[in-house]
Amino acid sequence: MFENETALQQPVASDRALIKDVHELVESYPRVPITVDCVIFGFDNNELKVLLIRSDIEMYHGKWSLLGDFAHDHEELDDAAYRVLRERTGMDDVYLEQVRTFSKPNRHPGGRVLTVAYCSLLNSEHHDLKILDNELHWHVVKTLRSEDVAFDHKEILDTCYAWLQKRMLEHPLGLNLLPEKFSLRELQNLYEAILDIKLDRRNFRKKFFSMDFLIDTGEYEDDVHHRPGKLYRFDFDKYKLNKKRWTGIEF
Amino acid sequence: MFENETALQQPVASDRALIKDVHELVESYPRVPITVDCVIFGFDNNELKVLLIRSDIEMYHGKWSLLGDFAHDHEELDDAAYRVLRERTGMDDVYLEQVRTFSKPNRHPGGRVLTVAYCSLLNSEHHDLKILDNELHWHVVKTLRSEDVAFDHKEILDTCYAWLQKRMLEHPLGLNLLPEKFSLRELQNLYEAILDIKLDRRNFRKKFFSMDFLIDTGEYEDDVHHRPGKLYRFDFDKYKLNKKRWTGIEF
DNA sequence: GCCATGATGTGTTATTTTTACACTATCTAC
DNA sequence: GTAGATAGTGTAAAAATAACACATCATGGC
Repeated sequence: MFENETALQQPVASDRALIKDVHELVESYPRVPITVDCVIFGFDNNELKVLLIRSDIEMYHGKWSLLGDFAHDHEELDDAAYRVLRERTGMDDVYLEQVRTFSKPNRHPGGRVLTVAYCSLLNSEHHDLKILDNELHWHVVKTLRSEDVAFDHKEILDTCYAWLQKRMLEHPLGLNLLPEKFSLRELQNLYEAILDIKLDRRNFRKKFFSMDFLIDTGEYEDDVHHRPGKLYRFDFDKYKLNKKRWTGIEF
Repeated sequence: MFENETALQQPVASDRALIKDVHELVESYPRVPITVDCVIFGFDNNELKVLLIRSDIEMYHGKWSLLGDFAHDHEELDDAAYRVLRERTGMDDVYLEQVRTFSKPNRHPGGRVLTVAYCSLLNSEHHDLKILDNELHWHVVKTLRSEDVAFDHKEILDTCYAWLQKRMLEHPLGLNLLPEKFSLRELQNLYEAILDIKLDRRNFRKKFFSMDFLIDTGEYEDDVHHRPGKLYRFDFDKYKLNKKRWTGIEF
């Protein structure tokens, strides 16, 4: 059904001219400014939050933006995203993943600008750093409205939030939102808040223990006004070795 | 734990200068040429294939490229990807999805070029179009080697293939690779080839019938040298209505 | 026409996974 | 020491998955 099956690696028999000067080729094409935008999620007070900065653009006065920057010359975009995180939070040991590129021609009022969205997860130990000045603010994701943010950043945020929800079902990356030691209640609160569902406590515990990557630290919560729960730590090596796949949480 | 909780929508109390001229801002930043690259998958002869074109760049003489092009001014990248497909195949009713942006600074020998990879699925009815000249060739995905292709296109292909494998487990998009009417054997062959696993025939049929979006056309295969199987059609509306999620194929 | 070949089509059972559900233990606050 | 709140635990039903074998039907060769 497919034609031309056997043509692999035959000599070129073409009337096209071969391009000798690739630099000239690249020079001849249109160029676009590129930004990276980091959707930095945090979890606190049983709510998923996103770190936004006051827009410094006059027409977006009073609105908030994702943390982003133009990509430097010859800078890989992953590096640019890490740079933004480092500049804003002082941290570079954070979870970061590329999510999607946004390219609507009119998404930026100053002309065409492409942006590549990155999703990043900070835990509350990172929050304790003095990264917050008057320009930065943790916003509750669920209540943030389109009118509150600049550009198409609500759309980007929504895309990243949907990405996070889906990704949480196949990979325990949500643990990056918790401190190193955490209780099972904190873990369950995290899943319930992000997935926006109610989970059964016994089944939740059973499922996580069966996956066998929670290490009992022997310690207990001490900042809590009721019976303290055990604190666990996530064993990343055990997780990687575990052939049992993360089948999704659907209690 | 998070500071600054209540600052939402308060007046800006900042010493930053507000940016008035967004055009000037955008003008001041570095620009990068952008391409889209389409990873066009087809399925034939029980093998997953990818459509490649002979490179017209002298230093890649004899190598193959993904079908791509520079993005036009003010062209959304999805549109650019559809344009590439239309120009190459004459089709625009095909499955297309953005997969990932590739940005290694040296990925293009002519200087920095970003590329946004799109994954596209053509079925054998599209293949029958006379889209194939001497420049185009369907390559078997499993046997394609890095040395056969130009740029970082093997890496892009690998990423898209992994994306396809994963996506097939959560969405029946693989049906886009089959003609409108298909037999269950063809469907199973598709899944076995793409996921690179062996499936139990009875369980496979049971699973698909239970999902209740295959319509019996009443027709039978007629191009086959054995007992012909029934032909089915995919009911996309029923699929969308079906609350039963696509739980993955793991027979 | 008959037979060999090869793919179609079909059910049941065991196993595993998921879901639903309630009580006691322990710590804090008062 | 008592009230309040969360920690911690097991079992049984239901659903999904996995393993498995044989009769049917069209073709192709004789």
